[in-house]
Amino acid sequence: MVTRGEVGVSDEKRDAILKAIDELDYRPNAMARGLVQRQTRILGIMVSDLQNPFFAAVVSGIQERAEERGFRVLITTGDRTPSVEESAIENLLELRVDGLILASPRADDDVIARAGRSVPVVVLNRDTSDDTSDSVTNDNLAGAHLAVEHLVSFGHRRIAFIEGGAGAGARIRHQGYLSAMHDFGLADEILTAEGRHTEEGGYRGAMDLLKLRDLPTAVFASNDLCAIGAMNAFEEAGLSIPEDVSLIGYDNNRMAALRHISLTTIDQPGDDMGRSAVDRLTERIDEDRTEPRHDVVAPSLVVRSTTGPPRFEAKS
Amino acid sequence: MVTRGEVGVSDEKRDAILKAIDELDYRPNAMARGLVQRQTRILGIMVSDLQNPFFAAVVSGIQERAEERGFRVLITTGDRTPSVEESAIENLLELRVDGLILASPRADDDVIARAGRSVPVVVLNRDTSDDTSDSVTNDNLAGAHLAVEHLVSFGHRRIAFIEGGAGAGARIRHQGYLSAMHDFGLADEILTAEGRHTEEGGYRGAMDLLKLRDLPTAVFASNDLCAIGAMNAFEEAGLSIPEDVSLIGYDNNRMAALRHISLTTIDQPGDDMGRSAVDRLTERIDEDRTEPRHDVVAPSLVVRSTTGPPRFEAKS
DNA sequence: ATGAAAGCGCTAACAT
DNA sequence: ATGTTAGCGCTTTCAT
Repeated sequence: MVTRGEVGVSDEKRDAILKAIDELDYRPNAMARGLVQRQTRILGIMVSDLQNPFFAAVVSGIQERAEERGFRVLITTGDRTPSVEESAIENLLELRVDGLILASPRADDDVIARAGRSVPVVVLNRDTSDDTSDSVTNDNLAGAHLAVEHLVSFGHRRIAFIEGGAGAGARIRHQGYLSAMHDFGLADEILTAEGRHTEEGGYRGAMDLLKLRDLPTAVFASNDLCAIGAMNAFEEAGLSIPEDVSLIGYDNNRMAALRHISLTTIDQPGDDMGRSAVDRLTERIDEDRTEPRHDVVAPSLVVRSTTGPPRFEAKS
Repeated sequence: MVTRGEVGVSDEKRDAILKAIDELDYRPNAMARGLVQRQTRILGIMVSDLQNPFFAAVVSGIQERAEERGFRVLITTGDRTPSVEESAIENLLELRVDGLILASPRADDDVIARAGRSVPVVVLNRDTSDDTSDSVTNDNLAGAHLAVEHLVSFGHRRIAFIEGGAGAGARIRHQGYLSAMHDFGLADEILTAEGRHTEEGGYRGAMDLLKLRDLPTAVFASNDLCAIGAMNAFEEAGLSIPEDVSLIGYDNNRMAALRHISLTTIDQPGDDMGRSAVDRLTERIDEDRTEPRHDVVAPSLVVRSTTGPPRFEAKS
């Protein structure tokens, strides 16, 4: 075929064919090819929530690596709704993608397991790891530890946590906070406020903290959106950040980086995670690995303007 | 076939088949079906920049309406790069999507025209409308007019514009600013600063304005990101918003709505635009319309906290 | 080197 | 109501 290998054809003929292709707007039919080859060289991505800027980074990492590995990428979204997610996954599977990446899926475990029976699947950023599919997560435990450590290094002792409800990684980040507080000998200072992974959730959590007689000198919020909500609550209450209260988030999303917000946070390397996910998939597709792998990527501290020493030196 | 109509089959047999389907993880092959039916009932979306939160709204509108109309949606991204966009479009076309939505494409006109020869195409949010494909845009002229009008209603006269470089809609918004200033008899007050549709671009534009002896009392930035950058510059210079200078953006993206930023802006209804795009496509696919249509959706003013009256009453 | 034929998994048309 | 057959646009195999 001229359109691919193009060997052993005279220049004259090739030119004629290429010309015809151009004039007729000919384009190979990927479905016909996929049917006979029994593979599509397409990776399917189901993103639970396109609104979350974190996933933009994940997708861009996926794209980049997939291209290197000779795959195309098709994206569907699940609208944060299990049933929509399920049909988005089904959609991709009926198209016979060669592999599936599920980014923060909220779908049931058995939906994922079922998909895994048809095609290699890697689950990104989901706490519950059913052992059958590969997974890529960030080390929420270590990240939470980093956050607490950073605050402790400034001399903070009374460090509160605003938790993230059912959000991805929220439970483990809370665990990380608790264990870090223990590790630093601050078990008595542990203080958790209820929250969610939204601006509103952070606002409410901070409001609860503001009711306390003895305010914490630092607050670790379960994600950036939540931290931004808390920031608003504190500033409305007349507190200065970081002078009166230090604040740290988690994710390092675009908003955290806005100069106007400039939130100290824990970076979750979405693009790296996306690249890893593609690697796991191609290992199964092109190198037939079969034992499941569970990748954990390291988070890192990004210091910006919302953390500093407590107003009064911690005495002893 | 049992998997679709399922008429005239005994319950017993149907159950047996359904059971077998379940056990074998059978799933219809969309490629085989597409091959024979010569249509896929899939709409392809090429989004130039997934990082921009505006597109999340567009995609969600597309999804919703597509579902109503009986279509599935597949997304690819172009990474703000013409060549990547082109291959993303090609990818979708080889899969034989029934229609194509291009969101803010930066690809060449002839690439778009070429795609339009194979399949219905609607172009979203692009200034240059080649007349062959359908388009959906927001009325940037009217939106810019709204912005100026809002500032004028507070008594502002000296209203500057920070422009948006090559960003989508930037040119027309500038035109809208100019003509609105004329309409309100403020032609002498026209003042344009160079900028871009990024935070950095807005920051620089505002810095240029700050060099002036006679500062404008209000600033209209070509988009929200740009406005946020300007906000930073003004506050760093010790100015209060809106007391010293009022600020209005364009887009109404998620960041503008953050309580901490609370930017007055012009709302561009991304979800409506997505829905319209699907409607235009299905008209061509299912009702074979052929004359091109160019939809223009109305923007609206969203008043938040960055605009107010000028510090001194405008003296006549 | 080039041509011919079979078949991928489906649907549609026709026959029973 | 059920079964049979042809063919969608490709790739692969086998023959020339």
